[in-house]
Amino acid sequence: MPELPEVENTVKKLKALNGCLVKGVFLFDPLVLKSGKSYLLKIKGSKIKGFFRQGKYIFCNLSKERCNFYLVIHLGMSGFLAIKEKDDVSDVAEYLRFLLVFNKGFFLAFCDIRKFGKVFITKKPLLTSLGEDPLSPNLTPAKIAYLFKEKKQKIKSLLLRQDLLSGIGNIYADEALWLAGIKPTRLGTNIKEDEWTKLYKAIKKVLQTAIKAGGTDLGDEVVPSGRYTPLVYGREGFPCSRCRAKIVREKIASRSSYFCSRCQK
DNA sequence: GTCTTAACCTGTGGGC
DNA sequence: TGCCCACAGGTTAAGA
Ligand SMILES: [Zn+2]
Repeated sequence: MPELPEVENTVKKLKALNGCLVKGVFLFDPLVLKSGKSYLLKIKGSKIKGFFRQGKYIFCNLSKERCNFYLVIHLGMSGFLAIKEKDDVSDVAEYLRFLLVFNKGFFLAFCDIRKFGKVFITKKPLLTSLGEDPLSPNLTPAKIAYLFKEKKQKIKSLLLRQDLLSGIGNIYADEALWLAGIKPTRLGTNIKEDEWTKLYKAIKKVLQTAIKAGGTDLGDEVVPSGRYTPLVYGREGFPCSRCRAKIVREKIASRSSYFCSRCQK
């Protein structure tokens, strides 16, 4: 469940764990922990101070003996976090990679079928490799133009780059471009001045709408999903809901891109 | 430097 | 039924 809206909703749910004390840590898949292994021992006995998000990364602020650190989780393609009560983790046991045990009988399970997800522990509450968060008030149409307009890459590829804007993935990139009426194959250098504003508005709108809907409906029985139904993503061969032309699929940056070749200019 | 592609991993569904 | 290919919400190293 892993683009910005899904991660944002995960973080909202995780906040129910604020104040919990960590009683135990189980690393079922040692390869999931990429760095900060020396902090692993510190987790036990630490207290949860809060959760926040940067791009698609989830930060869990932990504190122990006045030492502040962060358990950072990236869900990859198929990862999700589930809060469990009692010892009822049987339904997710098959893909369980990491488990935190709290007081009051709560558990936090990190499950991930495809193992693209990762966890690391750090003292820094910020990843400098990531670009601006699309929901940040600092983002403006001029900022997007500044980031993208010199780039000779397809606009879809630019939206997927986390070092420029962090949090947009394959679904919401297509959704935003459809809303903005921009073909995903256009180069950054070929986007017109007024289109940056359209793209800005489309990004904000689709992300906010999807967050309210609890994320995208993936129709997956294992991975939890929300009620946002994509307007163009995954709709190859179906009529465009704006102009009725057939939605086409094309590979861009080795990923499927869905768009309307009639009303996306 | 910039930009593109393929690999990482597991599972599912379609065609033959 | 089995086999092979394409595909899936992401990131990143390697190649051009
Ligand atoms: Zn259309």
